[in-house]
Amino acid sequence: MPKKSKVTITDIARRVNMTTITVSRALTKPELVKKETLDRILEVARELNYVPNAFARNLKGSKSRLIGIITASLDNPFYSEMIKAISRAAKKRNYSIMLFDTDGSPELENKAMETMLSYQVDGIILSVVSDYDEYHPQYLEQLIHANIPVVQVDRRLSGAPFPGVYLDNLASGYKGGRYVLEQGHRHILALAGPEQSNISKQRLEGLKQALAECKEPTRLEVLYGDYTMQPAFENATAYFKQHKQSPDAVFGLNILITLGALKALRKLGNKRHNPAVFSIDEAPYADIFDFNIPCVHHDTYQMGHSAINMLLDRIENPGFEGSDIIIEGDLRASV
Amino acid sequence: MPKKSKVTITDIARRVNMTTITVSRALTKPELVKKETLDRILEVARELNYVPNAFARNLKGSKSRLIGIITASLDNPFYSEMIKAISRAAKKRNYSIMLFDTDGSPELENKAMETMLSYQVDGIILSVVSDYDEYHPQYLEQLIHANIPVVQVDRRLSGAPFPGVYLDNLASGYKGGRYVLEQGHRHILALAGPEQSNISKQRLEGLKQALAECKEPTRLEVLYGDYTMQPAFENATAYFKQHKQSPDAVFGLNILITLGALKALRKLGNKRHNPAVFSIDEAPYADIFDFNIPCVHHDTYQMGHSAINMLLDRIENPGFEGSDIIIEGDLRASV
DNA sequence: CTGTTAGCGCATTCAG
DNA sequence: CTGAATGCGCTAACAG
Repeated sequence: MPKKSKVTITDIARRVNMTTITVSRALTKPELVKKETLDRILEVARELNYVPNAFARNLKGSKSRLIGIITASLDNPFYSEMIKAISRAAKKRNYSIMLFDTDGSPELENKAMETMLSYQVDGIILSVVSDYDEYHPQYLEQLIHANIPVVQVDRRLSGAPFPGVYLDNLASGYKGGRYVLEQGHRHILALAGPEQSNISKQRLEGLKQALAECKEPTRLEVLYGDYTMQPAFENATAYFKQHKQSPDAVFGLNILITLGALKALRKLGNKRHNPAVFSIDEAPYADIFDFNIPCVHHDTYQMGHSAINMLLDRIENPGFEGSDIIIEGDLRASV
Repeated sequence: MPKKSKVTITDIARRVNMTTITVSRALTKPELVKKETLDRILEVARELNYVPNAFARNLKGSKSRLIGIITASLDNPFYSEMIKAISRAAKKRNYSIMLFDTDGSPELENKAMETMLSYQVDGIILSVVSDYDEYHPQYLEQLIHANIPVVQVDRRLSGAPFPGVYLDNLASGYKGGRYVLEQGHRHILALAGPEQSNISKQRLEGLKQALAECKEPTRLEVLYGDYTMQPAFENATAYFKQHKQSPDAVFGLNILITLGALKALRKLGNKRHNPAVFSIDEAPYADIFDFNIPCVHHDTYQMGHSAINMLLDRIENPGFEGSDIIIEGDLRASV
């Protein structure tokens, strides 16, 4: 019959005729307690179903052994793999995770940050809702002031003094552009994220550089959206309905965008010549499906891994500041 | 220049020549404070970058507004969608999430549970590492004793008195079996999870029922693994290397198993007649890829949604016990 | 090896 | 509307 009242070390102490401090020690520094009493205490603790109170414990020291993660989309395979990597490494070093999915909302991001800070997380992995230059979240000052190790991933918060793990977006755009041109495509429809997003800007810039190097005339059209499927789907659908002439290639600036474009193409059916499709970021399980889209692959697991390790190093080694890590993508085109 | 020392309400109180309690009230029950002082307090709080200390706050009351999630695999799309749903609903009702990926390890599950309990989570979504009848995790007694609302998902912990949201595994196996038979397949290779897993048992049982109803002779072979890709891949590879004659159909008992089998088939190449493939659970973005595998689809987002709502209802409404919800799968076969 | 004292930051009494 | 006192559960620091 479960009792409502929580069991505390005081309860245990009473039962074994000792003071709380001895119980406390038995639980956290067993080597400082006589084996006999230790055993009794542990036994009674189990018997009473004692559970230590993390709040009381953490109220003193400032180590919560909590890592906060802020991500804009749990359902983007790009991020979920990263989170897997982070989670693995964190638990290996005995940290627990507070996870916040901001779902693209700056308000939620702000609230998430406040919650994390109030829970005294020991470190933060931050992937911001928006990488616009103009995005200056409220919480930034607090965060800096709190003096907590932060490591950014993928999306760079401009003006933030935290190191991060990022992709080489310019190079990825360029590699993709080169490939598409090599395939003989000249008229390219790029589906991008938000117009002000630096990631999109850089990827487009890379693509443009590749096009500029082409001796033949080329044509680039760009449709902006965000980094999710739905707008990409809508943009692509509208485009193909309006234009009689398809581009030679559709160039998706991230995987969800590409999937949205593919969905549009599928829905419109094979009434028309389908353009080639190229993606930045690889589709999940792409190696398994027969249908392989050529892409620039980014090792997301590795990104997560680098980020969490940098973070843990910063946490456990206050002198260490860390510095940006740039991950290169590699072209993957099925033969 | 970030100061190391945390700002507390005492600091604020000093600055405004008030006592801590007034500051406390200003922060939590603003209507009880004169507007004038309220404003000053809030201003100073911002100025000092005050962050409330969740530990101190929660030490008294027992509401942490924390929800714990235990899942065996963050990278299984089946679960990551569920977590997305949970996260959305939780934040909507102002709960934060502590996430634990046990990666299939009972020890990690145990540790995760202890951490969650010590953080006084208000409720727990539990998807256990193993649904064997014989699995009796250490923490169960503590968990029951702690008297915290728990809702299980997908994997049922036998003997646990918590309600849950589950799939109708028998029916899903049966539906799949029927479909495969209708396609004319008679020799079926089923790739299952662990032999003792009840989910696997039930899905197989459904499949067998379908086969039993078939008038013609049928043949069923079963290879056991776990619910991840790797063993499925290895089993399938070994099988196909050893057997000259392919089965008519490969029947994957969850999506990762199916993907593993597909990978094996791809690697072995088209040196041989490829069997048909059927899956329980749908591949991510299956609607988008050209290559559609017929499957029994389960609405995972909906599962997560049901689970978190049941949990939140239980938390906020102590009388309410909740009861099992069974979700039906539906057959999805491209035309 | 064990106990005493004290305090972490906040919010709940109860008084003014 | 504001304050004083008190305690939540636990663990340093210092005895003994």
